[in-house]
Amino acid sequence: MKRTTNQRKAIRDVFSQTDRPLSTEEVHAAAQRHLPRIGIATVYRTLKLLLGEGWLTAVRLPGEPPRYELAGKPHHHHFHCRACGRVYEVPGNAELLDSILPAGFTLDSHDLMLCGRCAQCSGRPG
Amino acid sequence: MKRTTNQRKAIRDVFSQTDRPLSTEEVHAAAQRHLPRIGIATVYRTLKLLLGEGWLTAVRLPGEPPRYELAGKPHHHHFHCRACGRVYEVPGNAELLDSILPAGFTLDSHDLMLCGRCAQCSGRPG
DNA sequence: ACCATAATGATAATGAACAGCCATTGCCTT
DNA sequence: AAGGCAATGGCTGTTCATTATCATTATGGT
Repeated sequence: MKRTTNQRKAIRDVFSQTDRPLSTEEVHAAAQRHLPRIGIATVYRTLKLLLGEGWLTAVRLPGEPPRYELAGKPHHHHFHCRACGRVYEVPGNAELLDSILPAGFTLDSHDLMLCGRCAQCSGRPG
Repeated sequence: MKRTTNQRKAIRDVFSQTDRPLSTEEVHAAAQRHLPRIGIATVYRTLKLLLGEGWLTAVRLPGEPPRYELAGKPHHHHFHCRACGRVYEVPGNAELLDSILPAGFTLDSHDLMLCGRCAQCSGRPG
């Protein structure tokens, strides 16, 4: 039987109140602001749970642990800031890639990851 | 002093004779065809060396170890076959993303990863 | 050819992300 | 309100890619 706990509510709230994909650690830190004793194991378990019920989707990026965001959003791409490490959403045109696929290949999905500095970090040194 | 060994020559040959990014294991297997006693540690060391001198570039993909390819190739994207795990090159139109960047963001690089089944695996079950 | 030493290869050690364990907590049905 | 049991939290264990270690091999300047 699935139960509604304060920890799970807190983690759902974190995602409802943000507009960018969050890593496990970011979720943990954000949830701890409301539930200081929440453990990292619970965050891992709850993220897996929310993935399983299709409430979250994973945003996987190379060489880093996955981020998670609310499922069902309109098509968009992601921008990874190499200064602060945060991942942002950017609007996406989805029809760009139909023509470039070699013969015989079957396309399931695609992922466009942009890399640079976000507005907040563009003005800073480093 | 840097020495030219048979192992390093073999690894360079592997990349000169292929047209898709190779994982460490793929490089090891290919090099072993000519040098059966080559160790995986040497492959790791040599890949790092060739990266350092700019002869190779890394192709990083989410949740998997990086692939490597010859540096200096014309702009292209990558296709990851979810059946056989191989990564292929696909021709790239580079001007796809000029318009979609939010104000204040600085773009350093981008990476378009396509995911599906390659020509070889498209006909097979699974 | 000689030999200092760079490079190799087998294996142990590391590091990071995540899962398992288990005593304790607290949700929810009755 | 009470207790069965799902869920939690602190921890250890696992997994996997990669790196360190070290005795041995082999390259290249002399």
